[in-house]
Amino acid sequence: MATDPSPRWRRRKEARPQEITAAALELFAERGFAASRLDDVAARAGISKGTLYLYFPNKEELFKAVVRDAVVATIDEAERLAGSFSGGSFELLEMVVRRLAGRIVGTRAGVIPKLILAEAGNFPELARFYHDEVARRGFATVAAVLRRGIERGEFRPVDARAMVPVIIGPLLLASLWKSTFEPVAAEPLDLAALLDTHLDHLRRSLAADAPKGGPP
Amino acid sequence: MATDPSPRWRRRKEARPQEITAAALELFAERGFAASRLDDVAARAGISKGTLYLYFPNKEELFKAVVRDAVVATIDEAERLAGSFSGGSFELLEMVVRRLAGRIVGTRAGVIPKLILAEAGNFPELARFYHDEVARRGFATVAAVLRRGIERGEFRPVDARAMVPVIIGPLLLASLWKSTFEPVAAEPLDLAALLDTHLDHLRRSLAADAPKGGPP
Amino acid sequence: MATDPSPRWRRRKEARPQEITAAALELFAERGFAASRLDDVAARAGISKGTLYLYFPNKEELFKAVVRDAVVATIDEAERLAGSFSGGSFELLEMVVRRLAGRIVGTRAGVIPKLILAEAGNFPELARFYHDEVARRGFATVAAVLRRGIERGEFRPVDARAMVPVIIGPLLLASLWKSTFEPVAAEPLDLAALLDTHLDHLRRSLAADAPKGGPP
Amino acid sequence: MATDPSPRWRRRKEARPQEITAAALELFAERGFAASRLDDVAARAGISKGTLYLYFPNKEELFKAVVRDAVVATIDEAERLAGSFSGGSFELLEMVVRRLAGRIVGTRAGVIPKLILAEAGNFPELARFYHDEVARRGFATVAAVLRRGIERGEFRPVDARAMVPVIIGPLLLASLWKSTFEPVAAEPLDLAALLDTHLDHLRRSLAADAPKGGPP
DNA sequence: CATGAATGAGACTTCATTCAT
DNA sequence: CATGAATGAAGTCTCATTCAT
Repeated sequence: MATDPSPRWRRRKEARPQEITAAALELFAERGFAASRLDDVAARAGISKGTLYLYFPNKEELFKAVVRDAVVATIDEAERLAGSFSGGSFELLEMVVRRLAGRIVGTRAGVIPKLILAEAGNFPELARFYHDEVARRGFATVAAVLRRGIERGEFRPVDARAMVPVIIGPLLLASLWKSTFEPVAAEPLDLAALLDTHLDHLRRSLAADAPKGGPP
Repeated sequence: MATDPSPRWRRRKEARPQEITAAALELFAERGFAASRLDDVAARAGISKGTLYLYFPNKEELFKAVVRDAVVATIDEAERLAGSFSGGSFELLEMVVRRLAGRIVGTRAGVIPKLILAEAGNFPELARFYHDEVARRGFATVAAVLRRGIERGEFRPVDARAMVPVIIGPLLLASLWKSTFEPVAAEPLDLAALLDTHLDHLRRSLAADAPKGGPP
Repeated sequence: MATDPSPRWRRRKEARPQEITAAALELFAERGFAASRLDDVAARAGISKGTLYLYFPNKEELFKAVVRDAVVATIDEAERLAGSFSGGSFELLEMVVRRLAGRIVGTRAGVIPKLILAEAGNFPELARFYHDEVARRGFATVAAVLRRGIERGEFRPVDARAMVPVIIGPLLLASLWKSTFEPVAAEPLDLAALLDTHLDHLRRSLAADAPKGGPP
Repeated sequence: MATDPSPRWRRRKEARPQEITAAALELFAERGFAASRLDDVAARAGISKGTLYLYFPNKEELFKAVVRDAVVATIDEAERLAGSFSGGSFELLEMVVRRLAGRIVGTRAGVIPKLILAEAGNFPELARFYHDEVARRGFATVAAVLRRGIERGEFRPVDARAMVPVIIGPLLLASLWKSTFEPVAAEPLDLAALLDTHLDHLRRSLAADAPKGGPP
């Protein structure tokens, strides 16, 4: 510590990659991957174009780093949360859903799914990475919550695997709608009402004692 | 008749535009708009690069034509169907959902939403068109079905506007999952189970006499 | 006459080449040779693009035909006029100058010199043709008028060869100015005043008894 | 020092634009603007195609820069010269004419007028620029010289405005002739004789005491 | 470490020319 | 004769990547 001659510089150096991926994430969110020029990424990160290449070997690797940076923390946290919760299963489900909604809509990382969708065809390896590390783990986490509720008698027996997309789909739609249509003048989607409605819907349907809704 | 003596340009001028948009749709679906080269579109359509420009003034207009061709018929049909149905509201809702699922997953036009999402930032005008002519109309149609059910006493009172994304979201997720992850080796998503689960879930929750499932 | 089944068609056929060169001349005048598309030439001539090639083997030959059509008559006439005139030499000179001015400014063929200048580098053969058939013959005609005046004692002895550009230069400048700058809002050049001044200038200077003006 | 170890991009950024405009001027002079390929401009400037675009946003702007570079200095100098001269008006006029002739014929910038003429239809903005900054200012300068001579009693009263094209026209013709016809084998135009004849002609005609030329 | 000038492959687009009808 | 759909070479311009400083 005493011998370090320039501590500010050192910290700067280590912070660089994340400054760059943050800048890249902004641009990718606005224009998509292909239409984002590295010139602009560099400018937004406050560095020169050449410096980019000191940290990332090419545009594709930068893309992967952007995704990793934005996503890994979130999914780790979600798994930890679900694993350590000790309350009622519906409270747990609601917490997971609301937290996921908050991530998707409230943070810049919300555009990541959109980027993945858009570029999966061109970067299969990235699509696989995202599937394995994010999508599948996220789905598994929600499925685990459902199974926990069933085992504890809080939820009726339900096909957990098939139910997961039903739970996550509306959140995904909200995220995509917001980033796609709201910039072009569409009326905003009311996320709070959507969440309330979605959770109410789930509560009614999953309740262990819910009668089969059909006709008499 | 036995052997066509002049294969060169026997095809009528009128057929060409759709041959081209069909070829373009395939390519855009595989690689996205930006990464699709007009050379390849032309090759897949069986024409030369220059011929493209006899029918579409530039790449962007071709994109718009692809979207219009693939989408307009579908949405018209859905509106007609919903307007003329005379049976029970849940049967109508199920029909709409299953038909939408069939479109999204079973036909090539299923990638259109993905394309729109990916390029909305670069083509705001197209995003607006899709929002106005497809997304909003589709949402309105589903909302109308819900209101019909409520009015007829078949569904409990529900916030129709907020419920629509809950109904459509899972279908969108299924579509995106299939086109994004299945090509990279992910296990296939079981659409039939998803639909059954989704519809069962809706039936239970929407039933007019369903008790509020919450805790005591 | 009786046996000719379609006399209008026949006349049409023979008129075609000139209809085409006329249309081409208009376009070349507006945009220059390189920027004029054969599509537009055909459209302005009221024919299809393919038909152009029935009359001219390629764009360059069309260009040559345009020049020939527009120019040959004029130069023939000028030579005849100068050769057959029997009045005073200054009247002859004035007549030649005014007639040349009329051609250059008053008719569409006035842009020909400009076209030649612009494209000489790309079509040396055409430049040579124009030089041989138009420029040199025109210059020779004016020089002959000057020599006639000198021989008849009407003009002082003057280097006829060197004097010709002095006579023609102002007319050329007027022509180029009008076609170049007047379309972009420049104040119009007063051609009548220019001609009067130019001819007055020539009259004073060429007069056989004019004293040498300068100081010793 | 003996052998330069790094020939790659030693040249300073500041020198580049002029190296490029110089190369472009050469090519434009040879082939005209439309027929000059940027590849060739780059090659002649000793750089790559892409480097062009670091300095000029497109071909048209390069063209404008070529014109500005070649022309602005000249016209400034001419105005200064005419404004500060203190000798006889005819000497001043002769100096202006000879200097203009030297520019037009002796330097590469002599092709600029030809380029402007050729492309005015396609680049009206450039035509206006040249008109405002070069043609009109040049004409005004010559007119001022004439008015100076008239005011000082050295020239007869003459319509200065109408006289200017009479003075400049022959120089323009000489310039265009040389660049247009001499490369295609025409006999060279004798510029020295032309200038002597032109100036002698002007001296005789403008002299204050010159009698009105013709005999009764 | 950092820079930014330079590169060149490759994209979109134009248009003179051809040729089956 | 006339058409106009089709072609493909060639042009302008972009941008990820390199490398001398």
